[in-house]
Amino acid sequence: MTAPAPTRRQKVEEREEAILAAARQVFAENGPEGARMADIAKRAGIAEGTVYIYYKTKNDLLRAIVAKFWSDLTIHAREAIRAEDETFAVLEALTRFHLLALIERRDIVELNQRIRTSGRGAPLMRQDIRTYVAVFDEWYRRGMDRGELIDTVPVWVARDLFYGTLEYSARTMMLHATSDPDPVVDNLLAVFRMRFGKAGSAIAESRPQEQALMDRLETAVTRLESLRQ
Amino acid sequence: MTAPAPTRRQKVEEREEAILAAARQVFAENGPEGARMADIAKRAGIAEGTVYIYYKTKNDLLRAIVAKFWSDLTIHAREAIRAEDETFAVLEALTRFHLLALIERRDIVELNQRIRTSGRGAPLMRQDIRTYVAVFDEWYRRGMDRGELIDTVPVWVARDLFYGTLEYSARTMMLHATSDPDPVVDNLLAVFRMRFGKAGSAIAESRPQEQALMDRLETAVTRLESLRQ
DNA sequence: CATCTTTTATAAGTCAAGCTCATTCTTTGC
DNA sequence: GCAAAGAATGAGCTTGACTTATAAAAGATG
Repeated sequence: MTAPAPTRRQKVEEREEAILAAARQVFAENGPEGARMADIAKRAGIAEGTVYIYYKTKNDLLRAIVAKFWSDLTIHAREAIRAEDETFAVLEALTRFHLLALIERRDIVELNQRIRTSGRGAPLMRQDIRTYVAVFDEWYRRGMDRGELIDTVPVWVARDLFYGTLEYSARTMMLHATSDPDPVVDNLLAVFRMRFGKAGSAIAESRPQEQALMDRLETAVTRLESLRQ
Repeated sequence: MTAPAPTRRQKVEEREEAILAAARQVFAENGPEGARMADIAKRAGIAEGTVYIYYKTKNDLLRAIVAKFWSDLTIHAREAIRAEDETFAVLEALTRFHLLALIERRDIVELNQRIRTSGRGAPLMRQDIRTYVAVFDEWYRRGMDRGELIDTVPVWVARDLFYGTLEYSARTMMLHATSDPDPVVDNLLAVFRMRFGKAGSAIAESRPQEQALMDRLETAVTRLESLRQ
């Protein structure tokens, strides 16, 4: 029953995690510019140079923190919506989850925006975030497959409305020191039901004449839109 | 007809403007971290120490650039909507203007997010931005006064949806290298008509698809009408 | 167990960039 | 003209990210 001798690989991974944890604290306390590498090393209980064996630069460390944040968030988001099935119940769960996360983890959300887009070829959207927002995209596609969401608008338009609105709303809520998410959630759900929900299609289908006119109009207006300028 | 001798105050103001202009360039070329104060001074044709007479820190300089950007933008936004009167025509003009500004001035928009929220008591929302978004708030209040927009939702909820959606959409457009703003504009207008408009609300709730098509039609027809001249 | 090799840790040292300050130049008021 | 106040300068100070020469530890070989 002796403690199992930690192998090399295990020790390295423990250290890596210790550095990350220390860095999270120091960054949270002092912000991205105020955080000093010497403090991070001290808090992790190692020499300053050792940090650079694990992370090439301060900015790499920042990226690692943020990447882990998003990947954890992806897992938790999927958990949060697992219990629901109905299209808009899923959306409500996702909305509440995301809004809460933005507010509770505000420090990391702030760090997220400070990652230096170092020079040329820097990706405008990082893989970690791409994976996270895929949760929304999957929801939307499933809704389309079920015939409950319209397929006449690109998914990204709905996605940007969703995440953009929530980010700004979270900031306003913190500004007003409000913790009640209901006004934001209710509004966003109403918007999605009205704008992207297909519920009214049954009515349209029951009136073939109007529907035919609508189809012709849609074709015409699409053509007009493409003539722009 | 000699050039009027510049007074002290004038010279100081000219220098201040010269520093700001040089800083804008250097920041745009190298990003907030890459920009060196020595380069800014050199480009403004002065010694490095002189910069610090005008702006206490590099971060102060950054703040000044961004503040001027927003205050100019406020003026231009008001100009952009001056020609319109109908509630949703005004909104469309504002939407197009804002989206275009985010894309064209992407460098300064990025700087905007890098302003160090130095320590305690840092304002979560700066006065310059507050003044800018007031343009939207005035539009919304006017719409309410006219009885064309609902008054059952706090204005900030609509405002965050507006600016949040546009910021995210602008980023996606740059990512996709798309310059066509119409999908974003049409969608946002449709959302506002359905969700915050008072006239269409009855229709909208029962027949979202038709309403959306009507919105697109209206947008297209309005554009056709304006092409007539 | 002894020796060699490879990996990991250390902390003193380098360097770049933001910022300061003693000094010099310029303008203004009398 | 001349003194006082204001503005400008650039050599240096400071700080903090990063490097590197050296040492310790872990694993391989026999």
